[in-house]
Amino acid sequence: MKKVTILDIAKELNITFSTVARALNDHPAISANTKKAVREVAERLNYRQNKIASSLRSGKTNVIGVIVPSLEVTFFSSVVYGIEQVMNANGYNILLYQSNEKMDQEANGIETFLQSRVDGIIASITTETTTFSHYEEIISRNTPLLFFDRYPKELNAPSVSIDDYKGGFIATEHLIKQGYKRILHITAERDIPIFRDRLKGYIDALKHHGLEVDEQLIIKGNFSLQFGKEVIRNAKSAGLIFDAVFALEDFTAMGVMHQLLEYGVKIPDEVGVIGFANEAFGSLVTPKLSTIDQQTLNMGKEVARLFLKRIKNNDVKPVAEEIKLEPLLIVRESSRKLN
Amino acid sequence: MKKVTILDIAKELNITFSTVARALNDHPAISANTKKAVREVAERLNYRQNKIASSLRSGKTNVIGVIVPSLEVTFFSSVVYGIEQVMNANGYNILLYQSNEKMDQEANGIETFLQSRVDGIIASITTETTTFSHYEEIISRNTPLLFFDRYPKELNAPSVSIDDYKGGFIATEHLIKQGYKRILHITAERDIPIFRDRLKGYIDALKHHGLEVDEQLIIKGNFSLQFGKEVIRNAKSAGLIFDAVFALEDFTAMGVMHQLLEYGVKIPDEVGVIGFANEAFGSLVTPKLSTIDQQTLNMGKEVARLFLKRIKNNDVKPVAEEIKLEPLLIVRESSRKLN
DNA sequence: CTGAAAGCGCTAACAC
DNA sequence: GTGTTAGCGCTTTCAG
Repeated sequence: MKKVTILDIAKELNITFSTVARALNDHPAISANTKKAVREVAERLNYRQNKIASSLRSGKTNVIGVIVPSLEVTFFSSVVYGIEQVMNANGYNILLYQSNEKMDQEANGIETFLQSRVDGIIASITTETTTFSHYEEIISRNTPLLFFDRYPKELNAPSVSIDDYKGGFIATEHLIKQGYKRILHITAERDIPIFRDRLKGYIDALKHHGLEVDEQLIIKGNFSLQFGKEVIRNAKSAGLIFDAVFALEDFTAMGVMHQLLEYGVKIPDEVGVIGFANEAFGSLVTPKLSTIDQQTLNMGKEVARLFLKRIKNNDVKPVAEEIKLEPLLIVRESSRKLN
Repeated sequence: MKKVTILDIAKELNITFSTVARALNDHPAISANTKKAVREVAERLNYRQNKIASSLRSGKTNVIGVIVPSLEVTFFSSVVYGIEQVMNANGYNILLYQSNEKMDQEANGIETFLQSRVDGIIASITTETTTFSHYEEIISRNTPLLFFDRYPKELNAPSVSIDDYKGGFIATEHLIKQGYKRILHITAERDIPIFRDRLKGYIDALKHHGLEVDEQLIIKGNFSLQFGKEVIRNAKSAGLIFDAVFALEDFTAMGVMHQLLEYGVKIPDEVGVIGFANEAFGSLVTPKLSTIDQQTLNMGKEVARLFLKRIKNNDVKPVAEEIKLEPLLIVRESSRKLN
């Protein structure tokens, strides 16, 4: 089966291939008749435009590179879901790359994107990304670069993320309003902006409501279900007194719940628990886990829209346009003491 | 910043651009010295190969199109994760498309892939895909086409999926071996191959172990948490007697558990429950949900490997090479009556 | 080991 | 309204 090009169509109709090209692209200066004839022949010959050739000539690929740490993490796959949806509806395709939280893979991905001449790049950086020359390269090539969720402040690029400070604040405030007074907060060992912001929100909410900030109640470590359990075990053996837990993310909160239940502690009557991220399991466990929703789908759609807006306005200059999405408080059983 | 091409490098070194091209591609007939010099200049000028031009000329894009119903579904994002990993390690990039379970979007995606001249397509069809001309088009263009999980038997294309029959069989057999005798099975209303196979496995396991197949115990409907609850409610009001439930997938099983617990039924002592799919929440709920693991990550890696193998052997002819992965029985608390 | 030359399939500026 | 022409940046014969 030989490949059919616009030349084949042209021959068939005894016109030049440039007329065919114009007809196919719905150029205004082509008569309706010609367009119709061209379309018919194209259909009959089973013609299919070669985007490669078109891209090479026009300098536009209609492809945007999306690089995320891993699709195994629901958060990222959900955002990519949103990005693909709106990009696709606007004629763009997604070239996908996973960095697996490795900076060198991240750099490779960007290199590939650049070689593929993508029309833009949307990224969320790895936890180990400390230098940004690979990202600067994108900017210096005038390729639009946007971030979501995990973005480097030193880069001056547009981004969409959730307001983690506010998330930490409302989670804590909710617990306070439910009557809890000694709220334990589990945060990350490493100084990662999003977790630091949640911590700040926690502290400010306490202060705002006239509660003491007790350093003993701020536990640092790796986040995981296992660590959540560990925290509760250690708290028990240390005789630490608390009546609520705000964990930096849901799996840790889950570990907390598991261990509390194992100790026979009543949730939410004796201890209230709230997580962060609104993982799918939260509404399925017993008691149902309260949490903060990060609007993942929305985040994807928002970056995509921001990208399209900047393309349209031809905003190539890097501006730190930071869009902050509202964190949503999801109150379920684990923290509802009052009615 | 003007774009630098192999011509710029050639001028710099007073050689022809074709020598540069060869040097860059590590052509054996180029002296080590020349290669070194070329690489240095390329580096200095910040040269970056233009894959578009290369693809146009060579007819190879090193891109493969992956089309799935939706990344929102953990199963698919997990498989895509696996595909991207091994494809990437082998020099391929992924062009991603979501059909959103719509056949026309699926057709659009394939159209785009074909226009983009991808080197291959990996797909999992929508639930509403009933005609296959868009897929036949791929085959007639000699573009390698592989499926995973949801594949059309009428198409004669290689596929990787799980052995659903066996999954249904071992799930049921496990319940039988735990001493359950009247096992209720929830299956799909619509005649979808994977669910039909699980049902067949269920029936055969009962027969194999000398248990009666009671049509009353086979409930058809839409799968969802809600439907799981409904089934139990209806069973109760109808006075249906059963001592175990095998649900076609985990969310439905979860609904079953919720409703049973609400009725004060003890799991697994009075009623055993097993799901299918090994969703993330299964190990987090109480009691922990037994299930069948579908080896999602492995499935992704396997299709990718199968693709690479066929490319290497230049197997363009469509052969129905069906790889069936082993379903894995995950016994957790919800079905462990014996020790 | 390197050079010359053709051309992949399309877009777009310039003619008429 | 349509034709002419010149590339986009590379790969790949064919020479030598």
